[in-house]
Amino acid sequence: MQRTNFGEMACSIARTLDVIGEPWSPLILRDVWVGVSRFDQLQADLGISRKVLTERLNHLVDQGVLERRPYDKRPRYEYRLTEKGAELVDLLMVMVGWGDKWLAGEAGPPVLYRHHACGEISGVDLRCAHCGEPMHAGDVDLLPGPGAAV
Amino acid sequence: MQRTNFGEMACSIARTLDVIGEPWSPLILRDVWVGVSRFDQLQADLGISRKVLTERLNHLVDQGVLERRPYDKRPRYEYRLTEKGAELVDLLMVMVGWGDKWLAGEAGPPVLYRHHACGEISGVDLRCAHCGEPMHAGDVDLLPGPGAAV
DNA sequence: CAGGTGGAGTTCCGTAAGGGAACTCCAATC
DNA sequence: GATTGGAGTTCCCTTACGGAACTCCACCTG
Repeated sequence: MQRTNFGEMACSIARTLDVIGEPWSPLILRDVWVGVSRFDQLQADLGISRKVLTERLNHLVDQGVLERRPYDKRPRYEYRLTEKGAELVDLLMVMVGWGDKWLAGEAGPPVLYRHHACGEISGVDLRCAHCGEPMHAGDVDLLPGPGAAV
Repeated sequence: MQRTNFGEMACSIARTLDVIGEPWSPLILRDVWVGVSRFDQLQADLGISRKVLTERLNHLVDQGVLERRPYDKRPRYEYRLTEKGAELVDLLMVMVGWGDKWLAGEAGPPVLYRHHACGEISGVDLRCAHCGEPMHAGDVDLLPGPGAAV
């Protein structure tokens, strides 16, 4: 498919897609997040082909999102989220929020989130890191930044 | 590639990926968000093949994320975000936040966001919709919801 | 009014990526 | 010495992407 290389674009969305934009990658992160962390477990849980799973795991490890660590004296490995990877879970939680709202239908959300701080079933909300007010699509102006393309 | 159908899975992440998980789709949404909204503009800006752009636009329209509307008496069309689509921009903003932090490097972020409410250059922050405290990967417990698979 | 223009796709071919099943490798255990 | 089980590899087949050329059609333009 000689797929276009998003990593070279001067766009943080494209660069992020270069790390986790390939098919299955976000689902692999989800599984590792919730504790499905070994090759055969991932393969069985996702129904992904073993070949593609190998490629994705290698790429995620190369990108520093997952780490591969032995869990036995035998050559057995599991995958863990790095700090870089754990922060991608924010992205997953926002996806969940959108999917729950727009796609869950009658049945309601498949998974609920209980927030440690307040103990309530809740979801994420996007706020301005500076003033704490809501921050959504229409609430910002875009300006060229220091890393903008010429 | 007979790609696996994510839409059938009992997971809001997989379902969301079914809508915007294909290659290019998030970048198309980004472009439409910032005002690049016509076929040839999108094709030129992204460098995407026209065939794939057609497929992606049709899918996004089918999913109710974009709408295709004429802008001339001639058969000329542009694509706009629906409300459903505009809420996906939250996802893009979180991607930008992660990419800016982990991938922008020396040059710094390509784009800056000025928040209307406070006028400051800022970014998004994830908060609990219930109590307003930060909500990240380690701050939640997962529980089965009403739409959980049997 | 014949010919040109420009937007919006379609069509076609070559290549690369995903699916899936079978196969390999290797340390422990029976 | 044979078996098991985790962790990948290899191979073939099919589908999807990239890219360029082609079509269609409502207007301009002379």
